[in-house]
Amino acid sequence: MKSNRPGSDSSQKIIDVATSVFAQDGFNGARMKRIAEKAGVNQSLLHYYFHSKEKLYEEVLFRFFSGVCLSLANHLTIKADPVDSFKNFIDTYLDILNSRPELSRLMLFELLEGGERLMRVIDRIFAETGVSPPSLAIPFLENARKKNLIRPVDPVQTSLSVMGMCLFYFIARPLMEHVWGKPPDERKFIEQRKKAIRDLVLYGVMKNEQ
Amino acid sequence: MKSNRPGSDSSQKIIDVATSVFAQDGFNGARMKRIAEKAGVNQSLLHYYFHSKEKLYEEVLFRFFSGVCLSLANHLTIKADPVDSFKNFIDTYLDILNSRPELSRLMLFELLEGGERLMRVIDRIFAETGVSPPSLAIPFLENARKKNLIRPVDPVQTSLSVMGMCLFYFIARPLMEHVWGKPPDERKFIEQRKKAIRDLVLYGVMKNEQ
DNA sequence: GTCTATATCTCGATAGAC
DNA sequence: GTCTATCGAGATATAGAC
Repeated sequence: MKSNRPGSDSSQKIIDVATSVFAQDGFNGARMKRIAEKAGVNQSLLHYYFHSKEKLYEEVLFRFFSGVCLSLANHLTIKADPVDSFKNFIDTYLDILNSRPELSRLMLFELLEGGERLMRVIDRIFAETGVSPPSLAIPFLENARKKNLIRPVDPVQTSLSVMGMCLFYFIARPLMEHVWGKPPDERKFIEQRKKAIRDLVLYGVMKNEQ
Repeated sequence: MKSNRPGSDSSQKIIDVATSVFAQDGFNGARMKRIAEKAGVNQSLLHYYFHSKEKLYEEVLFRFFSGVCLSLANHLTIKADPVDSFKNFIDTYLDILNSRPELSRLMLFELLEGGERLMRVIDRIFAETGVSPPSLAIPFLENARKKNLIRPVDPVQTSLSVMGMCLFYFIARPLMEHVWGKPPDERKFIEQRKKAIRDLVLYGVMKNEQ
C-alpha cells in the first residue's frame, strides 16, 4: 500500500488528494505541502508530475468534471411522462451532488474566481464528448413542451433556477444549520429537499384549485 | 480629497476598499498590499486601525451585512394579498443583490470557507437589531398560509430554494454567458429573472389546467 | 521516481522616526 | 496618524544526489 512501489501510482494518488484539498480550500487556500502530506509523497513529486500548482489544479478540474458529466449523461433519461423526466432529472442531480461533496465546492470556488479555468475545461469536455449543460437540460423542457404539458418557460431561466436550488443547500448547510437548527436525520433531509424542489418546479406554492 | 488631512477619514476609506477587495478575491485571495494601494494609504495604516487582516475582514463583514439586513427589513412589506407579498419579497431580494455586487460574493466566499465568521456576525446583528433570516422569511409564508392560499410548504426548504435561485445567477453569470451566450440587455435580463423566479415559486412550470 | 536541500519570493506584521 | 524599513514565516518551485 506504500507509494514507493515499482510502477508507482503516486500520480493518481496525488490527483485524488488534490481534488479533495482544492475542493476544501479553493485554489488560493490550498497548500501544496498539505497535498503532499495527505498523499504520503514528497512535495517535489507534485512538481515532477504536474509542473506547477496551476497545472495540477487544471488537471484536477478536468478529470473531476469529465467524470461528473459522464455520470450525468448516463443517469439522465427521458421518460415517456414529462413529470417522470423532471423527477429523474432533479433526483439524479441531487444524488450526484450528494455523493460527491467536492462537486459543488469546486464549482463555486471556480465561479467566484472568474471561472476561466472551468470554462476551458467545459470546452474541452464538450469537444471530446459532446456533452454540455444545454445539451443536458434542453431535451427535458422540449419533451414536456411538445406534449403541451408546461408553460413556455425560458430554458436559461429554468436551468439557473434548478441549478441554484440544487447547489445552494450543499454550500449553505453550515449556515442553514446555525440559523434554522440541525435537521435530525441528514439522509431524510436530502429526500425532503428532492421533493421540495420537485414540487416547487412542477407546481409552485399555490394550491391547485387556485 | 487626499487622505492625510487632519481628522482623517482613512479608516472609512480602508473599510470601503477592503469590502470590494475581499468580495473580489475572498479572504485567502485578498492582499493587504492591494487594499492599501487602492485606498491610497500606507499598508501599515491597515494594521494601525484594524490590527490584523482577520479583524479587518470581520469588521467588513459586520458593517456590510448590517447595512444589507437593515435595507432588507426596510423594503420587505407584507401586503394584503400574499401574491403581492411574494412578488415584493423576490423583487426586493434581487434588487439588493443587483445593486450590491459584493453581497453574493462575500456571502458565498464565507460559506465556502466554513462560515464561522459570518455566523458570528449574524448573531451580532440579531442581538443588536432582532433581524434574522427566519424573522425575515417566515411571516410571508405564514401570511399566505393563514389565508389558505398555498400548500403547507416547509419554510426551511422554501427559503433554501428562493435564496438559491436568487443568488446563483449573480455568481454563475460569467459561466452562464459562456455556455448560453451573453444576453443582449442586462437590465432586461434581471427583470426576466425576477419574473421567472416569481412564476416558478408561485405556479411551477405546469399549465394551470393541469 | 523519489528524496534532501535550498533558492526565491511574497505575505502579514512590527519597530520606530516624524 | 502616517511614513520607511525590515523582520520572520511560509509559500511555490528548482537543483541535484540517489
